[in-house]
Amino acid sequence: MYKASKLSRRERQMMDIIYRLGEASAKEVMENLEDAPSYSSVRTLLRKLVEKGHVDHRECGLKYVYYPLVERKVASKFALSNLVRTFFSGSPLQAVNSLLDMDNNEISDEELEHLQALILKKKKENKKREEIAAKTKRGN
Amino acid sequence: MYKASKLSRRERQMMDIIYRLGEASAKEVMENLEDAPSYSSVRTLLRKLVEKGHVDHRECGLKYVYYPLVERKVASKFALSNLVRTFFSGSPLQAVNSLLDMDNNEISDEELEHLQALILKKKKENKKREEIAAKTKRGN
DNA sequence: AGCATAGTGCTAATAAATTAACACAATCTA
DNA sequence: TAGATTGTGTTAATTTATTAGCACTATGCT
Repeated sequence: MYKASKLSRRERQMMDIIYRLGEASAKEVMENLEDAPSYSSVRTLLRKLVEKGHVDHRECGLKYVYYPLVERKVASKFALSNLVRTFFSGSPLQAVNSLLDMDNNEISDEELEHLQALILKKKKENKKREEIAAKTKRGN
Repeated sequence: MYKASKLSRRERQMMDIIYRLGEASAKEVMENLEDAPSYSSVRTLLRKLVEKGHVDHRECGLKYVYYPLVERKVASKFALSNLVRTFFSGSPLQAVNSLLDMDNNEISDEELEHLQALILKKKKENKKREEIAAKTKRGN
């Protein structure tokens, strides 16, 4: 499984780039690396990521394009979960709070309403769960 | 500034532990490390983190207790912002979505209401901003 | 065809990270 | 007080990560 804590510094940087771009050629990875080393070095590291099973590559015309073996959605859950544990005492809600605070100006009314809808949904789910719990109790 | 991408694998693992615990002795760090190396090694790495300016230590009774030099709140913003960029196309809202989905069962009604209040606050802020923008326009 | 360009595979040197050993100090405890 | 325990500082060995060099292939262009 994808575990950032098992990756070396460069490997993690490169994985981040590949996740951000979805998929990337050696050249693209290199262009996106801070303090990028030589093209040759980047390729060597990519090969290592393949060996370790973090990414795979397919031919795309002449060149190789690398993509993650653990899909972004899954990897993002792991990353979020770790971050929440490290910085928010394991409380997703605190993280949400921080996110909403983050860029005050960039959350539009439309997005806020979308969020409200989501919360209502959650509330309904809670209610349903309660009902089921109550029924089960009576059943016993 | 605290930049996870500049840290080596172990250094990052240790910083995570220190952030999670708030502060920690060498022993505590060691106990929390996966595949922990010897106590001696852990201390060497902690010294390195001090040299690099990521943590400092104070005496606490006999032993040293290490604490981060960039406070948790600030570091968490950076971490979140990176994660959002890497996995959520830079959209905090998508990240919020994922967080709310994360542990379906653990978000209580109370917390949801707290969140609703937060959203209302954001909406008000948006409105105020709009009004100010409108006024400014008329002014010109 | 001949050359430039952009890619690859393999290999080796170098730098950095990681690990651990050893010597010593302070406290606790029997 | 002697020995166990828990801590520290310094240093060195080892392993891993990082970097880059060189030879080769395929394509595009003149």
